[in-house]
Amino acid sequence: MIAGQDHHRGFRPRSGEPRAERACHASALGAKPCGTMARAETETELNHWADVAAERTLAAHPGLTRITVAAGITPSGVVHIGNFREVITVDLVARALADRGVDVRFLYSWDDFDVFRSVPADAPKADALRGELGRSISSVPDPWGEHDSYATHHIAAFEASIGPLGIRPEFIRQSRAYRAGRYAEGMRAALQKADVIVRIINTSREKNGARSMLPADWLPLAGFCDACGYDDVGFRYDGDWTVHVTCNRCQHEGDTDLRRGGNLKLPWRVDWPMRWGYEKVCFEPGGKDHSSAGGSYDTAQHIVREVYGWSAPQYVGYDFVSLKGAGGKISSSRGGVVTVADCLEVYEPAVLRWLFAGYRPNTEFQISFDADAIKIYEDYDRAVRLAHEPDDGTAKDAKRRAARRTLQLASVDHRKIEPGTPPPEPIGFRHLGVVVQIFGGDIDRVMSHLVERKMVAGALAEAACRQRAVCAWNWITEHAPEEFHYRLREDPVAKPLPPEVAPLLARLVAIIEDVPDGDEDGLGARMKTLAAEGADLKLLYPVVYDLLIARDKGPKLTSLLATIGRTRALALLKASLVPTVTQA
RNA sequence: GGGCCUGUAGCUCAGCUUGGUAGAGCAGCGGACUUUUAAUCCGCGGGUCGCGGGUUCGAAUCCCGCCGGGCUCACCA
Repeated sequence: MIAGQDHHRGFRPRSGEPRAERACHASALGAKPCGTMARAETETELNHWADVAAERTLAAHPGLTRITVAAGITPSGVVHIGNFREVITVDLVARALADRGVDVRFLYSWDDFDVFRSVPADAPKADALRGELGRSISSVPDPWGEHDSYATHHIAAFEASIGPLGIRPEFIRQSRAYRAGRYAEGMRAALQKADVIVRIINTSREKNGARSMLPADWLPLAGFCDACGYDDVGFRYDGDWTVHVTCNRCQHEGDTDLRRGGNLKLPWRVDWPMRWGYEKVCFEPGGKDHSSAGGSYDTAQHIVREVYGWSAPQYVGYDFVSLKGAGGKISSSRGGVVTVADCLEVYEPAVLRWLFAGYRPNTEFQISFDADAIKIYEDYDRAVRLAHEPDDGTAKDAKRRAARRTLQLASVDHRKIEPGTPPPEPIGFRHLGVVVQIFGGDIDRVMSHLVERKMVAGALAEAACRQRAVCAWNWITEHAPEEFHYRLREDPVAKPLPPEVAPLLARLVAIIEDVPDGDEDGLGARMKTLAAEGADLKLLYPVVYDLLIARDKGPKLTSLLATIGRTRALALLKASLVPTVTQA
């Protein structure tokens, strides 16, 4: 859930039991029969922060055969990459738990019974939306006209975007659960123990020097009018299953039987612990904005114990993800947010996962779409290479193991890299960015070009390369700084050539005609000969680049020529040669 | 005002739980190879670990204080 926090010292309910029980769990893995070996391996290989959280969760629930982990977000606006940290954090811990032989249930609660409180800057039909303020986001019409509600619009977009990342939680929509009466018992418990809840919250407020207290007759209820749908309602509770609701807006009155469900819910601070108890949640992370004393996690952990007889879940706190350049917290109400789908345009799913898996959750980091994209891909490729190296008993083994574990958690299919196996040889993002431009973004041609030259082999590698090529093209067209842009001239231009350059260009043309199409090495050898004969290629290069790509510099010439092919290259180069056609 | 997180090389971060002479990648510089935005490989430089105290034989690590940055404390989720 979006709240909760840990920050490792603050709220941890009971610390002090770890050792014995951790050992117990590690060796109770079952799958690994040989005692000490299994443990040693566990401790060195399952060493990611998600593993630590998993161990802690197991230690807190000894004997439980099924562990429930949960995430939750309010779709009150575009669900962005910052919200994604919640989900990926749970996903990673879920995997770490599954690796320990536990049956894991991954719940994802959409808090779509929330009140529509502000109109996002980027929403269409703002005027109409303003009139909906105060209703449930699950009741507000979709201003984009695509879904049955405002909430569903954002939910659908996000659910679709995490599919490619291999994240498949069990989604729950709070609006439906409440309306169906599923939480009736939990609501009644909260209402009957309203005094306990008031005490907990007020005690917390006192401790924090709050300026106001909940009144003694406060009811832990929120909801919407059955007639008009707005949240300006009052409640009267009969002590059992019935709540009398009065609307201050349309004057509608009526009784709601909690068992039948309806438009009533618990306020956030109570809703959260109620669901912990209802779903038996063992782990749920929280954003740093909910970490403080007196915050919702703080009171929720008391409420869940005293009202619902369950203990607060284990958690890790995560910091914000910000957009490089934009600075600060990503806010869905400000518009211009970055979504998971946006990120997947530029980053392969595994790379995106790797980014989140690599940072400790409690550190803030920036997601970037500028030249950093190249660095990130290069770092990723390097990590993959490192992970494939066999261990050799040196200190570097620790890094190899860490890389393997992080990459396994980052992979979409949870594939483990076996040390000593040959690493894949992906084409670098930077290079791909050049290639893809040479073909004007025609990915099919990029692929056949690469396959013909045996730079990519095998169906898997091809699929991976194609995906990366698409990302590279998206990056080039949408984000890359100007210096990365290359564009092959469509039509040849005839440029006046300095007298000393013309013969050189003629020689180059001759070489191209002579060497088999696409034979980069052959070209290279002939160029070398040319230089050895005393030709000053430094004079030639700028001219050639200009004729080809309208710049004075460019990718390594032999690669460029080999890539664009003889026909196109000759057409572009010969145009300037006409007056001085010498011998080839 | 209370609480939590955070401040380590130019940049991004690891190390802090279980004190023992400061780490990685990138960038920079040098070299090899290669005829040039490049790739790969080798090497180098670079940090008073925010500041000040304390504990200790020894502190980036533990404790206290201060400064800077972030978040939070609302019948909001």
